[in-house]
Formats: sequence, C-alpha cells, structure tokens
Amino acid sequence: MNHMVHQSPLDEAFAALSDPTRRGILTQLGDGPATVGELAQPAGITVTGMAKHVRVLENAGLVVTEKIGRTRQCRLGAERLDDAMAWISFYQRLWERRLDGLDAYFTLQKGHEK
Amino acid sequence: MNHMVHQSPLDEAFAALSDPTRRGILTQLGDGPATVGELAQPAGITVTGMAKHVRVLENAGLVVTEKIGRTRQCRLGAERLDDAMAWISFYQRLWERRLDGLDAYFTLQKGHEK
DNA sequence: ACTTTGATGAACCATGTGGTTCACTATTGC
DNA sequence: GCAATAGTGAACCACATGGTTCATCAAAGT
Repeated sequence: MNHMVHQSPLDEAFAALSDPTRRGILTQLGDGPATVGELAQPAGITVTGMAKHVRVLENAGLVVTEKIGRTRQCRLGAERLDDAMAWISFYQRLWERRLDGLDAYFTLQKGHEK
Repeated sequence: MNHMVHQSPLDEAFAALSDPTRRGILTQLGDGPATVGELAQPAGITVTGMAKHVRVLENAGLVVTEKIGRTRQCRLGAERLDDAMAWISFYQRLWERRLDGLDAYFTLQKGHEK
C-alpha cells in the first residue's frame, strides 16, 4: 500500500474517507486514542491490514500517530478534514447558485407564458 | 469501470470526490450544464473516458444527466453531497470533543501538579 | 536470558480504476 | 438517403487497493 501519486491533498483525504473501515477507525478514535491492535480487533481484520489503513489515514492528515514503546498510539488529526469540508462547501455554493439560476429561469418563463 | 461493491452511499460519494478530474467536472458544471463532449475537451481526455467519469458521478448522486437527442446533458446533483457533508460535520464534532477532553485532562494535570 | 507481545516489511493475490482504441448505434444536417 | 456528429460498449492495459501470510524486530514480562 503505497504513497500513491495523488496530486492534491484533497485526493488523499477523500480517498481515505471513501473506505468504510477507515471511517470506522475515525469514529472509534472519536472515543479516544487507540493502538493499532485495538483498532484491528473490532474491525475484524489483521493487525498488518490495520497498520496499512492507519498509514493511509495518516498521510491523508486525518490521523496522527506516535510510537510508544512497542505500541503505536493513534488519535484524530483534522487539518485535511477542514480542506475537504471547505471544498464541499464551495461546491454547495456552486450548486445553490445553479438552483438560483434555474429559479430565475422558471420565473422568467412564467412571466412570458401568459 | 463498474458499479463497484460499495456498501454505503458515502463510499461512492467520497470515492467520486477523490479524483481531481471529477472534482473539475463538478466545478465546470457549477457554471452551467454541459454535454459529455463539452466536459471531455477541457479535461483533455477522450469522450469515452469522460462518459465513465460522468457515470461514476451520477451513481454517486453528485450529477444528474438527461439524454437529449444525441447529446447527454449533465448538471449538478447534490443529495449525496449533503450526506458527505453531514458525515464530515459529525466527525468534526468528535474531534472537537476529543480536544475538549484533552483540555480537561491537562487542566486536571495542572491542578494535580502543584 | 527467554518468551511473549505489538507492530512492521515483503511478497503475494484478486479485484478495482483511469485511461485508451476500435466498432457500433443513433441523431442531425444537407 | 448519406455523411457527419455524440455518445455507448467491449476489450484491453498498467497500476492501485484491500486484504492475506510469513518472517522479523523491538519492547515487556517473568
């Protein structure tokens, strides 16, 4: 599972969020930090598999980890999440503008149709 | 490029958003509806390739299309976008709660450390 | 010192993804 | 009716992804 050739940080953030297992990890971390093993168990996958997911989340900027002794503590990180949120908000503005445009169009039609 | 075995609508929405070409499509559609060909040209890919992207966006609920004569008009659709936004918001609440928790923890430590 | 435990790395596998080309269908314009 | 145009479908390609197993390393526990 490699660094991948993503151009924008948004690529990594959205890609990371597109996997249900990874969203589950984030949800679990919402209840507090956890080690890789503690994340793997409820997810029902191997520790090796979980380590990969954690790495994906980490270089998407959604999770921060720290190696403590032989365990690795994972906790939420939120920088990139804000980026994703910002992009979606921007897109919603576009969408609303579109709707307004349509609205104006229909209003115009109504005016003309009598 | 197939339907893919995504479990949740969120999977499809986030996966669709993780591709820069597809985010570009959404941005372009923010300026008004466009045909597949009109989307393909600025993106610098073939019409066939663009048709696939449009299909991905469509069954992610982010775009709505309508075949008019021999062209296919694409416009923004936003149902799933709200889902994505809602999920991110929820996650941000978790994150803030975490921060509050840490804050409380440090405050507690400070109280104990005298 | 030895054993257990948590995590990592490498190799592997099946399937998905983003793109292409080529052949085809269906609409439009003359 | 015929030629040009817009899009679709199938086959293909290189590479990414999500998962596994097995071997290894490093920290703890006894």
